[in-house]
Amino acid sequence: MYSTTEENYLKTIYKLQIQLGTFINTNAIADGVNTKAASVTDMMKKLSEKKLLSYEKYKGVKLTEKGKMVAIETLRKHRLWETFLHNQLGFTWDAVHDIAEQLEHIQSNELVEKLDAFLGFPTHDPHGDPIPGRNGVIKESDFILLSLLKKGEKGVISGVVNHSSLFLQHLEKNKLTLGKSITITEVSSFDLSVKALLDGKEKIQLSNEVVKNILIKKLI
Amino acid sequence: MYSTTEENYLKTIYKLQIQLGTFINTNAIADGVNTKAASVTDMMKKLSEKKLLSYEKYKGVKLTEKGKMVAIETLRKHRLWETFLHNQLGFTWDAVHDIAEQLEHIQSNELVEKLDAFLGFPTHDPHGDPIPGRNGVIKESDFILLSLLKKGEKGVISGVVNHSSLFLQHLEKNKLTLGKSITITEVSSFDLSVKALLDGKEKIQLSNEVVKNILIKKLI
DNA sequence: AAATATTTTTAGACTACTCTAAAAATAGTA
DNA sequence: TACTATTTTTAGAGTAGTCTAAAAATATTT
Repeated sequence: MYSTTEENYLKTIYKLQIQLGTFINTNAIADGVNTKAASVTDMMKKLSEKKLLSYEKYKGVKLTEKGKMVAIETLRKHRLWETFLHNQLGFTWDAVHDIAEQLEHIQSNELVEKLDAFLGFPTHDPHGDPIPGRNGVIKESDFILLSLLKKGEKGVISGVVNHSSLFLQHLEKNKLTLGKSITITEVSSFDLSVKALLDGKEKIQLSNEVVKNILIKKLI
Repeated sequence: MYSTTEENYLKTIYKLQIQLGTFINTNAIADGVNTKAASVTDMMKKLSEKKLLSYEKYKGVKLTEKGKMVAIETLRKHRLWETFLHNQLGFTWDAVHDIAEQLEHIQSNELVEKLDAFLGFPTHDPHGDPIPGRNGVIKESDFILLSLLKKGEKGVISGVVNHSSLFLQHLEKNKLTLGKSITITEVSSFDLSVKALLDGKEKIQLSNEVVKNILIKKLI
């Protein structure tokens, strides 16, 4: 239906829209799809022709409902594949993204649905990002930043803000994986680093850089 | 490393080489990759440049060792994915091919190896075709045509010769799937159709068109 | 508001792959 | 062997996507 390239543009614009809320400018898109501004302009004309987004010269773009659906469907496929790669094949947290980038463009509705069922209809991918449903609905999650927890409070690791390999590898090396519980025992007022209890037993220390990039589900 | 298109050309030429044994001519390739002869000529020059095959004008082509390895690796991926689609996701026999055509081009050695392990290092795909090993070695199978069985002889369905959807759907509808046993009870000398026992209990009748396209492992 | 900096668009060209139509080579036949 | 048919190759052009360099529009600074 749509080419790999088109899907990548739409997905990138969708993410930028969520992040920035407004009309998306050419350079941001060029950055996102790893190309030059001139190429973006060309593609914007093409996607606009196809009614996937509205484009006005020098004013940026905005996805149409149709474009948004394509973007979400691509995101759904990406996150289902990431889940498969991590949960079934045992890929590490940081390795799944690049392969899922390729797999998300495989065309077959039946495949997506069967994969979803095979995985047990997961609601979140290995990074804690919500997996859109078949209808395109994305469930809002009530995850908050670990850095918001106060001394004595407790939460379960449920996602990350920073998706870089470097950060994910760091987390994996320190056993800070999805599902682990964290109880804050002390917050330094100097550098905002925290001391905490991992899974109620192991004492750990986390820099602010780390805690402000981890999402947790707060336990009362 | 190599583009989807290049891999498809190499895979097609490899299959033709096995089938025909000799130098492969332009039209046969054009047929196999669904394009025109002129396009094939262009591509042969390109693949020849890259030392993936040897090409002499008007004389046809032959894969080099390098080209053969790429073809076999692609075939390996194709058949592993077919196995995944059938065994894990529950796709029917005839539906797996088209999706595997796409999946075989995903680039990641780690993915192939992990998938192989996940599937339990299968030796044959859902059509009974052998899956090349990591080293590129393809185990010869001792399957023979069902049509070669004589009255009273018995075998286990292990593969197909004809891979068309129509034939595969026909087999599936008649429960003639991999692993089922067949005992020949009668062979008509008129139309070469056979009467047989499916799994030792159900009486069935099969046309010659069917029996000459089924591969079985003969039981003594 | 003018000058400067930045962003975006246009123009023209390149790569990978494709095609049609015509020319060249090979194969088959009388 | 000469004629015809078939196959293959060349030539020229198209599509999707990309790029650089220059022009045009917008934003920022003074």
